Amino acid sequence: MKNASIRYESLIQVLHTANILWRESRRFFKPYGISEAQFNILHVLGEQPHGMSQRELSDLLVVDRSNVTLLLDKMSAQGLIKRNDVPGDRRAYRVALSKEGMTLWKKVLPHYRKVIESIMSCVSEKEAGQCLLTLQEIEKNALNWTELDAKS
Amino acid sequence: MKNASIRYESLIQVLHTANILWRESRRFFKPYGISEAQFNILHVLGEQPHGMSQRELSDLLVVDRSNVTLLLDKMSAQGLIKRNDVPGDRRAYRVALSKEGMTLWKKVLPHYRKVIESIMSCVSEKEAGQCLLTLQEIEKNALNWTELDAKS
DNA sequence: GAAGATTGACGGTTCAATCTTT
DNA sequence: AAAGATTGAACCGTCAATCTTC
Repeated sequence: MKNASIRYESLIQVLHTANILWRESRRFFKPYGISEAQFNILHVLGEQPHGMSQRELSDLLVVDRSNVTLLLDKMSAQGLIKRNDVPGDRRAYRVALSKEGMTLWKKVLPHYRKVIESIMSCVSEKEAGQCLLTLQEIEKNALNWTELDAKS
Repeated sequence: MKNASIRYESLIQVLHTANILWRESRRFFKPYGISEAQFNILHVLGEQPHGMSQRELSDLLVVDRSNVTLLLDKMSAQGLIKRNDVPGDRRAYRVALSKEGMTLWKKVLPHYRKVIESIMSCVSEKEAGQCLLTLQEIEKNALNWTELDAKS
């Protein structure tokens, strides 16, 4: 890496660390029969007992709408979620956890939290907070990537 | 997010920010006819004129060997890389950039750096350095995820 | 048997195009 | 026309199994 600035390296490290976390999380969730992506949906819906539309889900998770469709197809086949009709709007669904989904969520979450705390145990609260802020800044700017690019 | 510790949130943010960066980088590289993953290979090989084995590539990029095979298949079809024979070992290849690959790398890299500097312009050098260290710590611990999990 | 590479199956993600309903 | 959702194609990534060569 010649001439790489600290900012450049730092951004690359974000991608690199996330890749590793992603791969490891796969292995973590596998015994539960779900993936990290599916857990994210479980998690969002778990705290939203009334359910939400797929559109809202994709906006919240910052993910393509079609992606949500596919994930929910699988989770529906597993009996983890239900697509309820919306009275008065036949276009949309109100997606919510099934009883099984709720049970699974409550079972996995504590375990997940514990492993994350283990991974993060080497990082002080202060460091973690600072890192969080920095990443949020980066995220905000990354959303303008295309824009920034057009200007340059 | 009830009861979420700052460490938990911080780790989730790593994944979230990386997702966004990944998606935006796709859009960035698209006009050049490559993906971020392919650029990573371009980048590693660009600084290694003598080339390297696929095994070395996958170790460096912390990626599955089969993944490297597929990426190189595509890049080879595009004429960006060459799989040269290794004298004395008919199992392995020595992968290197073609002239076209080298040209493309030299063309994309400055542009890529510039966009990254734009994205990171809101982050001070000190912040970036701290973030880098924290992420490296997390990465190191994440590699023991399975291990930590087994213990708990 | 071990190492380098490949294949096939599968999940996640995006994108463009489409369908239905509003 | 606009909004919610879906489909099909393409790519990245992993894993398990396999093939060839060492």
